[in-house]
Amino acid sequence: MLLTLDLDSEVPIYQQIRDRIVEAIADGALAEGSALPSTRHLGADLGINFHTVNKAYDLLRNQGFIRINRKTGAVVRRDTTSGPAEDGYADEWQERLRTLLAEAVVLGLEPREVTGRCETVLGSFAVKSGTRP
Amino acid sequence: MLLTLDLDSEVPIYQQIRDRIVEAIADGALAEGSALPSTRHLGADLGINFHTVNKAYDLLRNQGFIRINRKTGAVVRRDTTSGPAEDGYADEWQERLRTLLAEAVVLGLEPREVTGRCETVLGSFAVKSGTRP
Amino acid sequence: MLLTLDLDSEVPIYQQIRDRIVEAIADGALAEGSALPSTRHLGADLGINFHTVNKAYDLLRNQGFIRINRKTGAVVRRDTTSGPAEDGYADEWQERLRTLLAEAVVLGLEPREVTGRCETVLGSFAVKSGTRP
Amino acid sequence: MLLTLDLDSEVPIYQQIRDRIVEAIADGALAEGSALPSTRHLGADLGINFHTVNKAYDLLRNQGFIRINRKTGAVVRRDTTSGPAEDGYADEWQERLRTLLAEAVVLGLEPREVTGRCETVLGSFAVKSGTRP
DNA sequence: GTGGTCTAGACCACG
DNA sequence: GTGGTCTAGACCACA
Repeated sequence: MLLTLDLDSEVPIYQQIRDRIVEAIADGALAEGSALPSTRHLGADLGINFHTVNKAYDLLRNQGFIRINRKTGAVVRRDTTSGPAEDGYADEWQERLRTLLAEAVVLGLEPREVTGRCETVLGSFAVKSGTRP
Repeated sequence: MLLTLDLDSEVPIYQQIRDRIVEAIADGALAEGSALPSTRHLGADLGINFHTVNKAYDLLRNQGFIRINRKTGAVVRRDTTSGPAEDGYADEWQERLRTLLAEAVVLGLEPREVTGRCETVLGSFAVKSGTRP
Repeated sequence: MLLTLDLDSEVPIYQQIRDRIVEAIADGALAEGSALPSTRHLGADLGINFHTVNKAYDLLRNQGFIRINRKTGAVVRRDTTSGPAEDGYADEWQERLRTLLAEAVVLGLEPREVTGRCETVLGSFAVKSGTRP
Repeated sequence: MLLTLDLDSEVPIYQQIRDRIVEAIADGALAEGSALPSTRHLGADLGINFHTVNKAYDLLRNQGFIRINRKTGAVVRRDTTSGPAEDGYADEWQERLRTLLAEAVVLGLEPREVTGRCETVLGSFAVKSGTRP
């Protein structure tokens, strides 16, 4: 199974699909050029309406993660080797990171534990080892 | 101004209020015991309905960040010095961190940049430096 | 009718709804997985605003009794077979019990009557008979 | 100190005062005829407004626990030896008991634990040992 | 069709 | 003056 969903989560299903696929790309399970299942197929697999899958794929396309083509279906467009981020993206992303880290330190996680967990997560990804040319 | 909102964001207003307050606690602008503005007052300041502020405060209370008292209003209950996190919290939190970091590395941020930004953010917080006694 | 309310009571309506639903779960009328009426529907049935029902459901969710799902609405999450209580819950609960029992014995109920009524109430619930495996 | 309050509780202060005094009567710390502190005195002791104490005493009088006299102040009117309850009281009380017990069994307390805790609490009260004539 | 968000205004409880 | 409750209605997100 490509994905596992929590239908009772307050996170919308389409968002969960998006999140799991982004994570699958990050950890190397889906490399650039990989084909994603068809929306109808994945919807059937997950027991949800294919329109919901459609919305997730739309979101992934708008965010630059995949390419959608009527003939070939959805294909991974970026992975961790695909080149640098767009201008301004990192700063916008850091704002969200700031919110997430703030919650953790206020609720009692030590800074060293926070950085440790960041490194653990990064280590689980299939990231390139050196700098890009 | 305590808070700045983006009324056009798809993030709900009450969630933005919650996020900004958590960040303010993390960076030391709001220490344990600090009083928050009254819901009606803050609502007026921000140009929004006080019920929306109420919902944000309710959320903060349910998540353990503040306590609410009829006489004194809302008061910060936790800050970065308030003690360790609840069991299981860190693991649940790491799942959300994983999603956020995955997005960054796929969209082209180098791992070293990711960890650098984590440390930058943590450094901006008023975190305790050593282990707690 | 699922619920009967006393609109003249000083107990808030949303609290009454919460109490009646918890009781319905306890006595087996609502088993784990049962669907609750939609907020708008129940509000119409009871002649109250759906926001009030919403607040009751929110409370039930925060206390772990139900889960709420956009598609399926509110569903019972715990019943008497769902497993042991959280650490510390029983002691906090006993404080409330103490207050209630104190009132009864001072106002003239015999201890044997108090225990008898406790057992009567427990007997009316659909409680598991032995220890859990 | 006669009472300990939790100023951050969502239970109103006047209600907490009422509850603690009822418990003190139940466990024998306050026997019938005992004088309660003056409202101003108790308010000063607790660091709260004496009007709040006044409201608690009013409630206790309306519920039959104390007698208030301009000259002698507030005096305990009932204790566990004062005779049987009013007609209908026990049934109304049982409704509240039912709500409280329902919560416990749904949240995972075993029936035997519930009855055990009831008996523990009753055992802590200074209750008469036999039947009344 | 479901719940979620936001606005708005009234009245009450608390201290 | 503070938060809490309840009502009311509009619009949106989700599935």
